[in-house]
Amino acid sequence: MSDAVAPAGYDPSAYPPFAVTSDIVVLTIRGGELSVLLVERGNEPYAGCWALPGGFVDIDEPGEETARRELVEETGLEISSFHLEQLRTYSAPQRDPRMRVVSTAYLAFLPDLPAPVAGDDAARARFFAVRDIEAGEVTLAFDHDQILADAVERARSKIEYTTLAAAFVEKPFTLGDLRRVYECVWGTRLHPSNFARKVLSTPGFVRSLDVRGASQFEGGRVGALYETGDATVLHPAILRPTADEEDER
Amino acid sequence: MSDAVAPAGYDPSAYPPFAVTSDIVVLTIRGGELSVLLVERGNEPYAGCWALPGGFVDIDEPGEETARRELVEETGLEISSFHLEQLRTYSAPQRDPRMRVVSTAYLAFLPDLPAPVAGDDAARARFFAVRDIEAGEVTLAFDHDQILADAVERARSKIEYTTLAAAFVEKPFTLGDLRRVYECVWGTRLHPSNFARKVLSTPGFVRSLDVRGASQFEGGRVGALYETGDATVLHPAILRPTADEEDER
DNA sequence: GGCATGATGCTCAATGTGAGTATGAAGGAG
DNA sequence: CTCCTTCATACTCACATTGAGCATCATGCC
Repeated sequence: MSDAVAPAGYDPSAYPPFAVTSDIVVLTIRGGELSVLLVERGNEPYAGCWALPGGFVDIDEPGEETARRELVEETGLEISSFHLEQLRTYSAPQRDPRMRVVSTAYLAFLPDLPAPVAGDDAARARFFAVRDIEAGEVTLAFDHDQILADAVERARSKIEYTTLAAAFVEKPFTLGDLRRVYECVWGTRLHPSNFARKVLSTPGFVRSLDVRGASQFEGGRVGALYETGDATVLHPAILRPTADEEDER
Repeated sequence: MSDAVAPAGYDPSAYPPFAVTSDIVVLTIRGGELSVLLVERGNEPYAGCWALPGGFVDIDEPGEETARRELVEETGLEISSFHLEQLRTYSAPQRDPRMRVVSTAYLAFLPDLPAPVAGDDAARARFFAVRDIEAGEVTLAFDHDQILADAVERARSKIEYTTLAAAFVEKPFTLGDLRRVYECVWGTRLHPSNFARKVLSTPGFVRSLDVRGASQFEGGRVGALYETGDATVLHPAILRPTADEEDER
């Protein structure tokens, strides 16, 4: 941004050849597991490997728009609107063996999509459980393991102090559905009663629909239905249980 | 990052001409005011305007290193080590009238520097009170007003749940010094006793030097001296007073 | 009709926080 | 030298929030 020693006047071809890309980390809850959308690479390098969806930023296109566009192009997903935020930018000189690629990663939260994810550009696209990737069962192309780790940490942290957990569930949801989001993202169990008390005492977190209906989940008594409220931040936050013991379902 | 429709094979000059830069937001506390380091631009556009230090990323240089290098080059500051973190990336197509510039902003926290800031590349460099810039008394070049606003919000938020406030004070400091950091960054007053109770009850926030000594501030009884501890996160956080009334000193 | 599962309500104790009050220690003004 | 201002620091109390346990109710399944 400074005017100090520009590499070379205004001749574009004389600038260092940077490629600028956007990658997108799409997180959702599928089958009780925090999951991420990956595409299979068709070309070298890392051909056949799984990677985050992404692509080159057009010269007159905002990076965020690139992320939205690539998500549709590579996966066929057509979602009207969803939460998308910038995660961070990865620019280590050797992160792509071909050339210097500066990539800005974006993070999206989606409710579970019944729509089958169909590849378009990319060979294949599907959701993977984050747990399996963290366990090393799948290794991602480039530095995408790191990007995913940063994204998951951002998600785990962000649902603490914002109402973004609601972005993982579809409109009519029960408090149990919402609680399961926290449990899946954090990998812990929460006390149902205390959770409900907390959510309901936070103005604007959820709005009651004054109806009872089937949960998005299985068995048990059906709970009251809610929709997302106006609030965006939680004050005070819902803190993750301190990592003493974290047992799973 | 995807291999989908690369603009053009591997011929660098055929890629869209992106410029990649790093900008750095250096925050410190000077004279009881949260302050930011700015440099005066010598060239068009925005010649004569104040802007954040920054410059072009070398083709084989990590963006964070660019930030450190430019800070030294443009201001003559020679600091051994300081906290530096990535803020976010700004890539709106028209943010620089000359060409498409993608800029990653970094955020640095420094203690008050007695060293006079001497320009090198840039015409001049000096600290400005953030309060004055927020009040509109100074308008920055490009989208640097937005970058600064994001940086200040990040700082205000980050000292809530990390021990980073200690990065604003030099090694032997009193609890009053540390409290003043919070007060300057948040623009509020804190209850001295409650603040001390909180800091001392957080394991690893500060370590007592078992000495009493002059505060880095003026008058009053001298307090006990402390140094930074090992902890990096605060659990639970120190929450900003809810913005009911915020009166200043 | 039993039973498992989950929703909801209620209570209690522990913890953390905001606020007020009191006292000690240092420097400056008169 | 003494009053006065400015902090540092200690103590107390009320109150809000939270974690945990228990009790009850509603559903679907055998």
